[in-house]
Amino acid sequence: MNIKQELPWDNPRFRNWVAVARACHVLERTLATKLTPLDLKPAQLDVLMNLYRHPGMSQHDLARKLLVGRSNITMLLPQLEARGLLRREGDEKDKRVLRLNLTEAGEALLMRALKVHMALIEKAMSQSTPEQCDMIGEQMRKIAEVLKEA
Amino acid sequence: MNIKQELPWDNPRFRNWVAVARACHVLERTLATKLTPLDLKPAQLDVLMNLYRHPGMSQHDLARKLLVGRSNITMLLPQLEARGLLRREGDEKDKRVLRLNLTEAGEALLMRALKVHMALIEKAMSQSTPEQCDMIGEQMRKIAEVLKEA
DNA sequence: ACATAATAGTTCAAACATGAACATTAAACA
DNA sequence: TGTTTAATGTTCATGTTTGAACTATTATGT
Repeated sequence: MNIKQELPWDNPRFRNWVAVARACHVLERTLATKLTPLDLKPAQLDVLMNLYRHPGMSQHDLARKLLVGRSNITMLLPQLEARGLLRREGDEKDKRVLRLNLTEAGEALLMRALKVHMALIEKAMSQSTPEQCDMIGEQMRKIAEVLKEA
Repeated sequence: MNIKQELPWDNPRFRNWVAVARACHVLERTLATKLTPLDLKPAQLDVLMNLYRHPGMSQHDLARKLLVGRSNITMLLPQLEARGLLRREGDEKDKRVLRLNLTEAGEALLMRALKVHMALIEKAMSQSTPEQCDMIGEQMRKIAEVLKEA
């Protein structure tokens, strides 16, 4: 039994996943620098995107969408609220929850940030055919699903 | 011109990349919890892996491999060195650089951590055929390459 | 040789994420 | 109803990551 045969670097799945992680890391860092002119961090952009698509969502739902803890949201929102990008309004039926909505300024900034984000993703994914691209997305959704129960 | 047509959520490339990012995020978080019994963080595992594959590398090279800043490495290494997992020895030719090497304990811990990491990746990637898996890796390497010049 | 550039690593303060403990409110159920 | 359990959001202490300024050493160019 040669121990080297069991080392993961010879395993295609391992090598290929490492490539996925690296690509993610690089794109995230690149996005961060490209967003600095807008004074936005990737995490903040994620917030704006989710509020645009799901107006009135609660902080708890937002945290689950973003795969972060609730306290993270609590720390994140006041900055954006102070900049007038979103509103937090108490739900009348359930006085525990705060309903989140983008302001007009928030939507406007989101649109500008999306142009940056989209351009970056285009540059990255345009190297794949549409079929390859869809297949990648499909596999990744499967992965996120199967790991949720781990 | 309907503005909605230009929104990225209808764009396959955008949707599919979001899936990639989510899968990465989920796997990273899962790995973190699975590594707690070994008292290792994913970032620390990355260090051990790179030192195993590139014995004697400098801190600067390690930082570039991991796509992080040099100061991050400086903060990261003393913990691992104090645990006896690696050694830092000054290069004789160039007195600026520190050469990094795993100890036996470091290699041993790495092997245990790799089992955990590998099992997780197997679980994730076993949903794809070998051809799909290789294609994903290939595309991701292209992405990392093209974004390096961005 | 000497002055200037670049490089390796460190330090430090600030930003960020995390998880546990907590207060408030709602739901379950006895 | 009254008590217990669960859910939402906040606070706080901790650990991580970052980037800029700094020291020490080597390379470059005149």
